[in-house]
Amino acid sequence: MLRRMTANRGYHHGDLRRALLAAAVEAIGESGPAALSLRDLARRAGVSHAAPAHHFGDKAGLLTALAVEGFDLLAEALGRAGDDLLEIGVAYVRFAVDHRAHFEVMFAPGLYRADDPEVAAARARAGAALRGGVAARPAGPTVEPGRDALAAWSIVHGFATLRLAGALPPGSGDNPEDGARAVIRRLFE
Amino acid sequence: MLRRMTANRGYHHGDLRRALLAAAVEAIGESGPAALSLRDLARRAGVSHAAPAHHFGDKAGLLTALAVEGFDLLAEALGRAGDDLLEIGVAYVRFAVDHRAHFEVMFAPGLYRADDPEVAAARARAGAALRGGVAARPAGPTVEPGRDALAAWSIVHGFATLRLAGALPPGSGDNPEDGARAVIRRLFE
DNA sequence: TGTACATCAGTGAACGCGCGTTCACTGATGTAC
DNA sequence: TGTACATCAGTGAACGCGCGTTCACTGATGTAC
Repeated sequence: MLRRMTANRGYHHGDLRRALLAAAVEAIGESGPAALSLRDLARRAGVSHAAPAHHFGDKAGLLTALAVEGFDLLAEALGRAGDDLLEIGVAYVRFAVDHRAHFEVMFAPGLYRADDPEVAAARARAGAALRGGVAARPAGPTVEPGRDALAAWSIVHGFATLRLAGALPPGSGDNPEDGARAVIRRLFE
Repeated sequence: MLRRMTANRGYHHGDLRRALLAAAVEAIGESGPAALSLRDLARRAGVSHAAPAHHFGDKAGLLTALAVEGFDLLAEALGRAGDDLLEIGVAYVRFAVDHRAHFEVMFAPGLYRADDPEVAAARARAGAALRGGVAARPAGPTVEPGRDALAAWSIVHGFATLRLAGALPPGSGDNPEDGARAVIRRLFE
């Protein structure tokens, strides 16, 4: 398997599927998910323009695969943050900044097959990781888990989205983690 | 002027600029801002395909005009909500839902000329309306206007964005105003 | 009040481009015997 | 160990389409006199 991935300069690419997903991340970083074209990805991967259809069928198929990958990466990142809701929120924002292409695709459901079962499963894993942090908080008189989870999700998602859009006032967005920490603390102090 | 807008079935359209912006709102509602084409707008407005360039030059020009209109509409909507931060937040979410096309364009700065002076001015008006609500709150020991404004903006922007993406759990998104109200209350109680 | 003229908005034909899709093909790989 | 064959990944030429852009044009409007 490893030999197939390194010695891949023949007629067969070796791991074209992965190469195309990586090319898509690159292309989306430059022009956004909507401007993606399969021919451009083929060019980036050094492969004939008809090759991508072999693996993904069409653009929605490729973006669906990217969304699955994204939700899995997010679930993993949130899981690594442990049980501390503050750290989970910071991890969410960090994910959005570090995996901008995935993040943009994940929340543009018109561009991929959002009802795909693999997508639904990966999304559920990420959702569970987020809700887990809320459930782990010390209970108090005003705690309502559903609303608290939605408030936490909204505030980190909004902060991340505004930052990606370049809409944050200068200064507050320099270090996204510090900004996120301050804003999330405001929600839970 | 009113005559020009009603009796417009001649060679000259009468108010093509406005008609094109309205067509753009319609088209964006169907396929998103990135998929917009000037030829499609011309078709919708019943005009030759080269006409839009006369008014906006190119797609970025048209989206810039739409962003200006959007920030102005937002400033107006927030202004109407008065000094109550809760109501301002609800108005923000309502604006995003009711003017989805404008909202999507406004926060996709790669698609238009975000540094255009008219855009900057309109954006500043909307920002002032939002910050005004934070400043009007009763002062307390933990109040930091800058951070509080950013937290408030993040939470309403995130809630609105998640709702537009269809990402909210079923039930919580049925009535966006109620959902927004609950989440914002959580931030300020 | 009427005429001449400048200005402006919109036309329609033409162009080149990048795209997705199709299809017969060929080279590489793995498996059966 | 060697050979035959099936399967699969990627090729490259061809197609039709919608797009943005250009440009000489024409119809409508407003203004000067």
